[in-house]
Amino acid sequence: MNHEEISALEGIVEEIVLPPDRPVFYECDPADHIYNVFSGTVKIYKLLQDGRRQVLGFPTAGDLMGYSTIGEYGYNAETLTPVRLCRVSRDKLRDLARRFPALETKLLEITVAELAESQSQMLVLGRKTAQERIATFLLRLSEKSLSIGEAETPLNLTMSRHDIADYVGLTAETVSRVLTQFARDGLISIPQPFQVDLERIDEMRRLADAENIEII
Amino acid sequence: MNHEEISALEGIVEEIVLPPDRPVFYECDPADHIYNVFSGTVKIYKLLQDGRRQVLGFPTAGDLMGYSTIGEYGYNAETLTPVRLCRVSRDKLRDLARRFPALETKLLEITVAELAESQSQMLVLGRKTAQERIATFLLRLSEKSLSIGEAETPLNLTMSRHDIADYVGLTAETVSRVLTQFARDGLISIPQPFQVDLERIDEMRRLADAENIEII
DNA sequence: GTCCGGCACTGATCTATATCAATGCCAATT
DNA sequence: AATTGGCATTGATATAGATCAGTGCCGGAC
Repeated sequence: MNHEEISALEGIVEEIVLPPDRPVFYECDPADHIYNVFSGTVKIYKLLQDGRRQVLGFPTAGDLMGYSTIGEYGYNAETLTPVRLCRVSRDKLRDLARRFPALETKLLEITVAELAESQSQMLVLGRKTAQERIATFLLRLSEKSLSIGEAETPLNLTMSRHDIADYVGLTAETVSRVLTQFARDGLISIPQPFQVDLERIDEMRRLADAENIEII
Repeated sequence: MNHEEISALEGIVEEIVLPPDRPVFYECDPADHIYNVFSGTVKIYKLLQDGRRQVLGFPTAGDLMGYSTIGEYGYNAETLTPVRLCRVSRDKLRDLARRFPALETKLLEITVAELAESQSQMLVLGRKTAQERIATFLLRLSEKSLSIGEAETPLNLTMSRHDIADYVGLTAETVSRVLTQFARDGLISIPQPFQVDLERIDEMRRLADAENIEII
């Protein structure tokens, strides 16, 4: 984005700071804003009537949330840590997109990347074992660290075992058991519940990525 | 889209007709085209090394496939029926988008809808029971029929039990058992393996959608 | 310093769905 | 007409992960 675009954006965005464990928006709210996370971690999730929960992701610095074209947000969003974020009203963003088409190009690129990530997660949820799910999850966190210029290990888990379980389609007990097993096998160490060191990252990759490029 | 845009598009798209059970592209191919399905059904899927398969969707008339910004397609695509589709090279589409920004607006809208659908499917794969998965699947097919102007029932299943299983995260045997059970319960009838009539669609909705709007 | 509540961990048991194993049906081939 | 192969169905059994039931730890409130 060029200078002109950025300052045009600056005129219409609203900055928001939230403490941990606060709702950002609910699934049923009218989806009239788009959110961008500056810092901290958010949890986005869907619910079934009886309380079963599916976490769709943990947006952090640089991620978008709440882009919806069907009137309501498709999920709930809630802070896990202190969070700084900004939001733009959809109407204003639409006007701006008309003046600066590059903005929409960028949005499209981000959305396509998000879609690809969801599709990888569908593979996790539909077909991977508990060990593979946790290994994939830890590696994804590690890649995210790298991508924002931090070290790939140690990992700082900002979410509870229950949240992890609801993200990878297991129970909190199973998540706990698999992590303990990984630690016993020397794949990771867990100095504190929220800190995980990846000790043998290549072995972890082998565990997670039975993923394939089709042999034709 | 206006007339000018359409004719500009017509100049650069390639139309393709394929018989059933043919690859359209592989996950590892360079992603230099974007595909749009005119008619027929395609299956898109990912594989693990040991052959486990996750079907990501069944694109039909009006759906896009193969939009990727990372060099390679993220999944394999294969025809289930005779299929008519068109493709545009990414480079040409990029040029065109520069001349007609509305094109990118439209692409973004479609991609956002696809993302929302993937997220619903994450809920299915992560948290729903076998019955709920099949009910959700049948209802989604029925909605798709409606959206392209066909009746909501009977459903013409263009994919095998195995494909359905790989889409909803079960085995073919379980899919078969659940369908049989639904038929016994009078929820559906199955005059032929590929034809399913929804007999009590509201009951089916009740089964599928334990889905929730958060009670605040 | 004590109490309290939430979270992580662990063990025992249960169960939904996978796996294994037939059987039957239909459509294509000869 | 007989043969074959793939798919759907059904039944019997196995099992990964859920559920149920504690226990212990830590951090915040008072």
